[in-house]
Amino acid sequence: MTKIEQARLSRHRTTTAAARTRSRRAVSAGEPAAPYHHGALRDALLEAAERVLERDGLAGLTLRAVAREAGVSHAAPTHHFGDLTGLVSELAAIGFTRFNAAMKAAGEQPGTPIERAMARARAYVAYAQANPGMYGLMFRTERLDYSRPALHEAAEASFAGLAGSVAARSEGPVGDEELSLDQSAAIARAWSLVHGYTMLLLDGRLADILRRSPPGTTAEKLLEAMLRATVPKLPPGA
Amino acid sequence: MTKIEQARLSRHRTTTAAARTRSRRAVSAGEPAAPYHHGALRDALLEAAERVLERDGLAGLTLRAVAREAGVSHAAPTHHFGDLTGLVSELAAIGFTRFNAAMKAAGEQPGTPIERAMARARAYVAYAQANPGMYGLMFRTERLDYSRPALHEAAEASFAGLAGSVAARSEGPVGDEELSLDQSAAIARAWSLVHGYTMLLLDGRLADILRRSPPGTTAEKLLEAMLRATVPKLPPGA
DNA sequence: AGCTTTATCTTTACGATGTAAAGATAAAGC
DNA sequence: GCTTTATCTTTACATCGTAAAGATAAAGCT
Repeated sequence: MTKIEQARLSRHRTTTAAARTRSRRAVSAGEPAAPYHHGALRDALLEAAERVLERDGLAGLTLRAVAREAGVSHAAPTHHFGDLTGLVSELAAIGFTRFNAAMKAAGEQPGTPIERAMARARAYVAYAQANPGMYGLMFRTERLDYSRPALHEAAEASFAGLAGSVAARSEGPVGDEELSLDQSAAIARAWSLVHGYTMLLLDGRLADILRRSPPGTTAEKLLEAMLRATVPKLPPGA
Repeated sequence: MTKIEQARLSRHRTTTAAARTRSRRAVSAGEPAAPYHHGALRDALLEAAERVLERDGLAGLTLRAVAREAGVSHAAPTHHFGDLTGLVSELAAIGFTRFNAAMKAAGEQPGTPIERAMARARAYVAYAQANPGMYGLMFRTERLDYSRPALHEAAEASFAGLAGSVAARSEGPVGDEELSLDQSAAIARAWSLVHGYTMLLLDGRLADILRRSPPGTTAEKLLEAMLRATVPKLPPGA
C-alpha cells in the first residue's frame, strides 16, 4: 500500500477506533454501551462495506476497515462471510440486484424500442457513474466467488435481462438455450459497447476525447451519439 | 490473501529462495556465486515481474515476489522503481509499447479499410488473449502512475493510433486537437466495442453466450460477427 | 595507485493486511 | 435452570509495502 493511501485511511481508523472504545467502555457517559452481540451485524457490515468502498475505493475495502467502520473487532466479519472474498461477493450481489432494478425500470419507460434501448444504456452508464465503487467491484474485481448463490443469481439475472432485451427485438424465435449467431452478436455488441464505454469513462480514458469534442459535449451526449450510429442497424419493423 | 493463493505462491517462493542461497553461498559447488551487484537488475526485475504476472495473476504480482523471482533481496526493487506503483507502471509501459507494435503491424496489412479495421480488432483481442495478465495490468489496475514518462508516452501513442485509424476513414479533416461529434462518437464506439468485448471475454462473461451459440462459434468468430454488423455504417467511399 | 564518492544491494524494522484458533459472552433450546 | 450454540473478541502468525541503515563494489578523482 502506498504511503498516501495509508495516510488517507488512517484518519478514519483512529476516529472509529476511538468511537468504539468510548461506546464500549465509558458507560458512565450516559451513552448506551455497545452490546456484545450486535444483533444485525451482517447487514451492518454490508452497509459499512459500501460506505468504505465509495469513500476509499476498492483498495481501501479491507476486512479490517469494514470492521472498524462498523465498530466491531476485526475478526467479527469472518463469522458472517468467511473471508474477504465472501464479503466482497455478497456486496457485489447487492450491487447487481440494484443494478437490475435500475435497468428494469429504465426498460419499462414508454417509447419506441429504440428509445427504450437508449434509456437502458443511459441507465447503465448512470448507475456506474453514481456508484463507481460498486460497479468496479462487480466488474473489475478478481475476488468474486460466483459459486455463492446470491451473487450467482443476481449476476445471472443481470445477464438474462440484457440478453432478453436485445434478443426480443431480433428476428426469429428467442430460445431459452439456443441463440443464432446474429442474436449472439447483437447481445455481445450491446453489452460490449456499453460496458466498454463505462469502463473507459470510469478510468478517465474518455477525458481526452471529450476535451477535443465540441464544447458542451458531456459523457451522456457522447454516449447517445455513439449509440445513434449503432442502433439503427436494426430490422425495419423494430 | 486467500489460503489457496498463499499455497499456490508458496511453491515458487521456497524453490527460488533455495536457488538464491545456493548461488550465493555454495561457491565450492563450482557454480559462480551471484555477484553483489547484479549489473542489469532493472531489466531482470521487469522480466521477472512479467513472469510472475502471467503465472500468478495480478494478485500475485508483489514487490517481494518479483524480487524472489529475480533472486535478489526483497528491497532491491525499491532502488530502481521507488515503489510497487513504479514497477507496475514501467511494466505497463512495456505492455503498451508491444501492444502498439502489434496494432501497427495489423493495420499495415493489405486490404480494404474495412478489412484492415477488422484485422486491427482481431489483433487487439488476440493480444489480450495471449497476454491476459499484461492487458489486465494496463486496463484494470488502479496502481498506474501516468505521470511516469514511459507510461504516459506509451499509452498516449496507443490512443493516438486508435484515434488516427478511426478518424482517418471519416468525413472531414482530422484536426490534431478538434474533433467533430461524429468523429468522437466513432472513436468512442470503436474503442468501447473492442475494449468491452475484451474485458467481458477475459472475465469469462462471454462464455454463456458462446455456449448457447451455434456449434463452432469461437471468440474470434463472435467478434467478427459483432463487428460485421457495426462497421458497414461507414460512408460509401471507404 | 590509492583514496573518496556514489550507486547498488542487503538487512533490519514497522505497521498494515487476511486468516486461524482460542477465549468470552449472550442468546436459544431443552 | 442448565446446557448448547451462535456470536463476538483476543491473540497470534505469515505476508505485504516501505523506510532506514549497513555492506559492497563500481566509478571518479587527485
